[in-house]
Amino acid sequence: MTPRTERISADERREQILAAATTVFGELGYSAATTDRVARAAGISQPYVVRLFGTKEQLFIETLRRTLGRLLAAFRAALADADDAGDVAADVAADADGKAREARLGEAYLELVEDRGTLLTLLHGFMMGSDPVIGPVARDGFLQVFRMLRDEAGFEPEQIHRFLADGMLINTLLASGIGLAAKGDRDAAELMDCTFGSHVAEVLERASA
Amino acid sequence: MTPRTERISADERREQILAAATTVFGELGYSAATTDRVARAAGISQPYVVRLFGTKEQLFIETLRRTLGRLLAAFRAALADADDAGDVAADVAADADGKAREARLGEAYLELVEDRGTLLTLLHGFMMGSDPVIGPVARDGFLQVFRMLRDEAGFEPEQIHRFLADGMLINTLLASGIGLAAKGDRDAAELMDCTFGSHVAEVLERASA
DNA sequence: CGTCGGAGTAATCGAATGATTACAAGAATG
DNA sequence: CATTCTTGTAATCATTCGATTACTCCGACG
Repeated sequence: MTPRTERISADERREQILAAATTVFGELGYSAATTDRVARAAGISQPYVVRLFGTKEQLFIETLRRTLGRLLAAFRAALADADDAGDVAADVAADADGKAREARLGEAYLELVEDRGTLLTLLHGFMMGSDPVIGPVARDGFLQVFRMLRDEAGFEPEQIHRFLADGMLINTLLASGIGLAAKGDRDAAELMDCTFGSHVAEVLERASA
Repeated sequence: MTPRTERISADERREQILAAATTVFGELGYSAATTDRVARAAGISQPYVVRLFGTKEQLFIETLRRTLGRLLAAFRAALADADDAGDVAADVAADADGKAREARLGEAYLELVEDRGTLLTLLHGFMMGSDPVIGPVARDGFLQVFRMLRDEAGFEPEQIHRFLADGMLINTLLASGIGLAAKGDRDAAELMDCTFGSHVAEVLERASA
């Protein structure tokens, strides 16, 4: 008889649980999410989730850390990509270089937050700034992104400002569902249009996926 | 003997409860907030809160509606203010007019979200786009703001885009506590600086209030 | 004066949830 | 083969929370 749940290493199980937790925390938020929901999404029992992570709070922190780590990794990969694709000749204008990197990073971000769980886990983290233990984790993650844009992407201050602001607007439009409402609501469509300009089709396509 | 709680009309009591609920929902989020916390913040008993609003969900919806209404009202007041202060002569450049309105609206927004409860109640609403009953309320509120910027403030599409994006970035920086961390953290201060430029002092002053 | 409606509470209930405990079963180890 | 460590579960507990019920108290009104 095949066992009800396959026996795998604790490390692999932790990763499965973190992936499931990203979805559940994203859908429901930190406090509405239950360890039981996470457990069933991961295909195991609730007490095992608690035993592997200690507390629900600890599980959320590790989920948030993992998500922030994936964000950073995706950005770094996008930067490497942009540099590969770009002309390696030294006479490429620094400005054009910055634009190319910005475009790649934007693409990478859209790809990531296309997963609603990832998007909302990040946002829930940012909104828990008052929490004495989750707050610092979220702030540190945001600041890591900032440092990456400044030091690794070489963005100018105003470029950082615009990039982050656009990102936060994308978050809100996707999280609230205005992106999806764009088909069917004339004003929502116009809002998406003036926010994303020519990229609106691409964004909508991703959003509905 | 003075009664433990003063007897006042149900309408006044509802308003008191909604004000208290804004704080509690903001601090804790929708599902971590309890009707008992709201009741004690309003100085009454928990069952009375439930009786006046029916369910916790209904209480949140009315709280969100009230907050969105106050946001709209504050924006409209700021617009009226900008038009009063501006030169009434017809030869004032439309561009300068737009800038003045933008500045006033920005100020009004900062004044509003200076109250952490107001800020976070709005954000929690926007993040519940998937909720079948709360989602539509939040989206409608956002779209009302959009229409106001377009029809009443007369903003150009790109101006709307920038205004909203900056607003969402402000939200995130304030909610996550990066604004407050700016004193003491060099990178956080630099991030605030390149986000708000010359207005950074004003924002920080408000944020710490 | 009596009674009737509205303001408000105390007591309590049922369901949900995070956590603990005790136990089972498979794999490695000697 | 016996032992021991690891993976995993069933049962259960204590708490919390939203909601309900049954009541009290006050003021207005005829």
